[in-house]
Amino acid sequence: MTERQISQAVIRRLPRYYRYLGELLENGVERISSNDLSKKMKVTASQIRQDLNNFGGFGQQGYGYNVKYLYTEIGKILGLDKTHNIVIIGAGNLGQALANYAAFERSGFLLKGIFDINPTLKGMTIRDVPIRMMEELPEFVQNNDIEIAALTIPKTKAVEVAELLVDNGVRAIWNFAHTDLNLPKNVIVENVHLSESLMRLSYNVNRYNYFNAKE
Amino acid sequence: MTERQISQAVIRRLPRYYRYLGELLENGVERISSNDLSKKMKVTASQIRQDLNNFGGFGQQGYGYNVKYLYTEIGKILGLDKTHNIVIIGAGNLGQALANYAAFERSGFLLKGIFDINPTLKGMTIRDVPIRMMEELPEFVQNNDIEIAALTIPKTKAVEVAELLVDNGVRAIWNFAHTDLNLPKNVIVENVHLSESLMRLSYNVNRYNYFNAKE
DNA sequence: TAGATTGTTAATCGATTAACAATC
DNA sequence: TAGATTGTTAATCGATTAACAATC
Repeated sequence: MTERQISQAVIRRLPRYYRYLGELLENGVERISSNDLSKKMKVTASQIRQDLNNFGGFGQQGYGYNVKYLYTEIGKILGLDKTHNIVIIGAGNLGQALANYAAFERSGFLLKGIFDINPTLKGMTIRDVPIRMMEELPEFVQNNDIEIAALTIPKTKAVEVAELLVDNGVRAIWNFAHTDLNLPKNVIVENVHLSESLMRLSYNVNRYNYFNAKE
Repeated sequence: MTERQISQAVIRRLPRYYRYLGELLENGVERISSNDLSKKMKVTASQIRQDLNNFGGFGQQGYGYNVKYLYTEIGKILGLDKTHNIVIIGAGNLGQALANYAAFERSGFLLKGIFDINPTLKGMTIRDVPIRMMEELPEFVQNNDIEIAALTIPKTKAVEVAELLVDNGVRAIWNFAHTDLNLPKNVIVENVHLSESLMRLSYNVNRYNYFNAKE
């Protein structure tokens, strides 16, 4: 089938729909209309219907959407019905925090390995996953069907390590390093630049000041 | 002065400009044209000029932009020329990782306190900042001119704690909890929903599969 | 001065919202 | 059937890109 091109704006919103539907499900809500959901989520009902219809007609006129069905379908769209093997590169504070975050497993992201260059970490385990040395990385990635790598290492090494990962078959990089990775188009890069997030926050706190200071 | 309304799309890009300009500065580059910068950053030169001109005419015809000047100005726009007192609520893995991340201090974000409900953490320090109990929070926030709070606690408590923070004068919440905070409009909320980020990555890895499975 | 490059207006493109016919 | 609500088309809005006069 020829793939329709879904805009990244829509994809940004999908996990949030998924979260709200999950909560409705937990609360035993069986059906919901785009209008009711729009009030909860503070987006327009029109946007909800447009977004969902990119993927199919999940609702029913006069009824709305079945919460459980829609939740499941969005889960499938997001690939959460499958498992994804993941490694973490960099066992510093952030890498360890991610490794300890057990909730990812529930969504099908299975932590298979943690890697670092620091020999004092060798053999240490986090949630039963041992920290390995970087020398083992290429073979490990090849032999364990690793799809996703979380990159929590300093930017100086990030580009080089990302290329190594891709060369050994990793298809997606969850990039926490403060740098852009210029990888082939078929490799997915999802950036989490915490410092940039904090700067946006700072901008919004400060926005009046700058203009006022100019007068 | 009446504040011009700058779109969030522009603000999203500012920290990235700042990062590239910082690198140019480190490399001793003195001036750069929008065209050269556009090639490095993979955005259009037109967008760069439009974005910057929201804030002022920082360039010079026939010359381009002075790297150091532009870097400094964007820093001011982002509020990085001032210090911001910050507290972290939740001394779990992620909270500790953020606390240990010293690079924020260089951008003017000063960690003043870490709070948790777990009494076994009481008195522990991270980078000389003691972990305090939640009971002390209101008074501490009021007396220490705390502007920003990073919220790294489970979603069940997040809404309630966010309101407590705002009631005691916090102006911005860096929200890592997996929930939306519905706070007054004058409070800045910057969300970092890691699980949603990972789902977007997963979508992009999987995007072909869903459509193909339907045939 | 001639060349380069900005600042800014105009054109295009894409995303959001509104409207409503289809239909459960 | 009548009422509700979707799916989808059309209208609007906003963001991006192109073009070029202004000017260093």
